[in-house]
Amino acid sequence: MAAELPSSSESGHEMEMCSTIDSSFLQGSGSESSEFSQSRNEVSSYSGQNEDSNSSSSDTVASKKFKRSKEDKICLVCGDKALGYNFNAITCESCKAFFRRNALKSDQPKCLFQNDCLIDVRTRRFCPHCRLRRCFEVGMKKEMILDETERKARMQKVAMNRQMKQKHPQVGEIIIKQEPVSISIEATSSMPDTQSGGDEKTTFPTVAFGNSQPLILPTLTPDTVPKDPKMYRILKTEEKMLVEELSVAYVETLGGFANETHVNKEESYSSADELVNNSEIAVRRLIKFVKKIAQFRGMSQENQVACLKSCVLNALLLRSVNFYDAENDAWKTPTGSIPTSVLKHATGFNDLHDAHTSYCAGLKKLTRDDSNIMALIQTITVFNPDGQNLENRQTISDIQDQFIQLLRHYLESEVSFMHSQLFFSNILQKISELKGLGEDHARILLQINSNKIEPLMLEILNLQ
DNA sequence: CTAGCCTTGAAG
DNA sequence: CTTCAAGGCTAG
Repeated sequence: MAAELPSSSESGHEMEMCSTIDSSFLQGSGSESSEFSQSRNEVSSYSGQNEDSNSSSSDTVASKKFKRSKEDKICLVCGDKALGYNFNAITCESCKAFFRRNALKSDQPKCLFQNDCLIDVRTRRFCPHCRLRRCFEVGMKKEMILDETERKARMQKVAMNRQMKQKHPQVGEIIIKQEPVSISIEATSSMPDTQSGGDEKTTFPTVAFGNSQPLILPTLTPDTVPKDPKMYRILKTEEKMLVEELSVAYVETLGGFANETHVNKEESYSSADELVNNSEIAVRRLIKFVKKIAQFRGMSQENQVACLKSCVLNALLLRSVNFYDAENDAWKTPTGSIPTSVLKHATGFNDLHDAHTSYCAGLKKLTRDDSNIMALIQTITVFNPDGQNLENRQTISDIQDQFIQLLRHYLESEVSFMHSQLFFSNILQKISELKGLGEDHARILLQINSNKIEPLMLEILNLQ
C-alpha cells in the first residue's frame, strides 16, 4: 500500500527533520516549541567561525569580533569574562545563573528608570529588569531552560548512574533481589469475556481484530516464586546497563512516569484525524527515543527512516498503554480521565477502538507498568525486519534478536527461569498482535482526509 | 539574590 | 579524552 516517500525532495527532508526535532527536544522546550529551527549546529557554527551578523540585531556589545582564541570570550550581557554559550548566547556564569533564575518568572521586576540601564559587570546587579531584557536581546532563550519534567528526568538519570557506579565494584552479589517479583501477576483464566462486572480480573486481550489467543499467565505469588537464587539469571553488567539505558531513554521520552499524572495533551483526541495530528508530539518523542539506541544510530539513514516509518504506528499504540487506566477503562489525560466509551464513539471506529483498549488492558496486565519491559518491547518493535522498504533486513533482524534475548534474560532475572518462559512467550505474542492492530489502524488512517493532517504526520505515516 | 564553583551527560 | 552547556549548591 501506500506509496513511499513522496519522492526526492521530501525524503531528504525527513531525516533533517528528525535531527532538528531531536535537537529541539534536547533544548528543552517541553512545551513543543513550534519552530525547532536553530540549535546547537547553528550555535556551534556561530562560535566556530564567528560571524556575528545575525544574532540580536542590536549589537551595542563591545568587541564585535571576539575571535575567541581561548581566553577572550566576553559576556554579551555584561561584558564580564565569559565561559561560552549559555542558553544560546555567550555569557558569564553569573548572567547564566541570573537568566536561569529569572527568565521563566512571570512577574518580572520593573525598571525604576527608563528601561535602558547600562549593564556592565559592576552595574548588572542594580536593575534586574534591564539585565533580563539584555539577556533576551543578546539571544538568550528561555526555552533552553529545562522545565520541571526535564529536570526530573535529568536528575533521575544522574541518580541512576551514580547508583550504577556504586554497584559496579561488586557485581557478583547485588543482583539477586530480595523480592524477585517486581511484576506480579495472578493467574487468570481469561475467557474472551465481553464486559463483565468490570473489576480487574476481567479484561483480557481478546483483540477482536487480529487473531489473538487469550494469554495464560504464569502465577506469580510469593508462594509460587522460587526462593532459590539459582533459579534466577544473573544479568551481565552490560545487560543490566543496557536495560537501564533503554529504560531511562524510554521514561524520558515515550514512557513518562508510570504512576505520575505526567500525561500530555496529545493523548486526548476526539476525532481520528485529530488523533493523528495530536500524535505528532508523540512521534517526535519516538524519534528521540530511537536515537538514543546505539544500534539505531548505527544504521544507515535509509534504514533509520524506513525503520521509523514502519514502526511508528505500533510504537504509538504501544505507548498508549501508558495512558490506559485499566481499572476504570479510561484514558488518562491531563485534565482527567475519559472513559474509553466516550472516545470510542467520538472517533467512530468502534471495533478498532475496542481492539485497541483491550490490547492495552492486556499488555498492561502483563507488564504491570514495568518500564524496563516496556522499553524493551518498544525497542523490539522498532527493529522490525518485516517493515517496508528496508534495505538491510538481516541486520535489523539481528539487532532485534539481541533485544529479544535481552528481554528474555531480563525476565529470567526478574521472575525466575521457571516463570520466564510463559512470560516471555506472552510478551512476544503481544508484540506480534501489535502488528495486526497497527495494520488495522493504518487501514483506517488511509481513509482520513489527508488535508487535515499535519505534514510531518503525513510524511511519517506515508499518507500522502 | 548573586555569582562562583562543581558535577554531569552529550557530543565531538 | 576534551569540550560544551545544563543544573545544583552555597558562601557572601
